[in-house]
Amino acid sequence: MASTHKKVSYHPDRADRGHTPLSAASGVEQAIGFLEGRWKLLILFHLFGGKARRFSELERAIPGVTQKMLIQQLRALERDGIVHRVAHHEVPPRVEYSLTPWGQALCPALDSLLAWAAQRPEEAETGEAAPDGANAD
Amino acid sequence: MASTHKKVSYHPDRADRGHTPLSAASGVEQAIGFLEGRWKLLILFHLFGGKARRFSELERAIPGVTQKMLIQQLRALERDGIVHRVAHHEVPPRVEYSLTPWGQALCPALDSLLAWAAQRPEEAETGEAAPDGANAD
DNA sequence: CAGAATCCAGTAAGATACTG
DNA sequence: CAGTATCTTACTGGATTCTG
Repeated sequence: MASTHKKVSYHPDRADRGHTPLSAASGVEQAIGFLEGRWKLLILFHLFGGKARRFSELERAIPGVTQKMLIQQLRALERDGIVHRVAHHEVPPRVEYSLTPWGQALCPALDSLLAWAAQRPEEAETGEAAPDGANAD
Repeated sequence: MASTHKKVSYHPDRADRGHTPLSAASGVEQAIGFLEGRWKLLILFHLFGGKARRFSELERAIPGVTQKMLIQQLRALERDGIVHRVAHHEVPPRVEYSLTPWGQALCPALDSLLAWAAQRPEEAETGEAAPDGANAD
C-alpha cells in the first residue's frame, strides 16, 4: 500500500513544465503517505468509534499484527498527528490510543474513497471495446 | 504507500471478534491499494484533464520516473480499471492512456483527502508532553 | 516510440527474544 | 502490559540493456 514503501525521499526535481499538477499531487501523496502501511487503516478503523483503545486491545482486535508493526504504525500515526497517545504510569502499564480531532476528520474522506471503491464496475478487469472517444491527437 | 510493497496477501484470518470493521477497512484498503505506488497519483493527476496522454508525454511530464515504473503503474492502473489504454498499431508506435469513467470518479474522493490533508494542524508534531522519552526505530 | 527482461539496492514487514 | 532490539525475508522501485 500506498504503498507504500517509498519513504518519498523524492528528487527535488519539480520541473513544472506543462500544467504539471505537482502541488495538488503532493498534497494527496502526503495524505496517502500518512495512511500507507499495512495496518494503519485497520488501526484507524478501530479508533473511529471515538473511544480510546489500549495497546493490547488493538493487538487482539487486529489478527495478524505483531507488536512491532503495531507500535511502529501507531508511532507513525502519532507523529503525523492522527492519533493521540496517553500513557498512565501505573504498575500494570496502561497506554491508550485515540484519534485526534484531525484524525477523526479523516472519516468522511475515507468514506468518499470507500464510496468510490464501491462504484467499481465488474468489467474493470477485462479488456473493454473502446466505447467512444478514447483519443485526442 | 503504502508502501508500500505489501501485496496484501493477508491472512484470510478475519476473526471478527469485537466490532472489527474489517469489511469497511477492506474497502478502503483496496482503494488505497489501487493508489499505492510512488507514481500512480502523479499519473492520475496528469490524466485528470480528461484528455488522453501518450506514454512519452507522461514520461516527460513526470520528472524522475523510469519506463519500467511508468509502464508498471500504468498496467496496474489499467488492470484496476482506472485507466484506459489504446494502442495504435502504427509504424511509430503510439499508445494513449486516459481515465475510465470510474477513474474520473476518483477525483472528488481525492479532493476530500486533499481537503483533509490541508486541515492538518501545525502543532501536530509536538503537541504532547512526551511523558517518557522512549523513542526508537 | 513503447515496452520487455535482468540485475541490484533499499526498506517495509514478519518472527522471535528480551526488558521495565 | 507495553514496548524494544535484532535478524531475515521478500517485495518495491531504479538503472541498464534490448527489441519490434
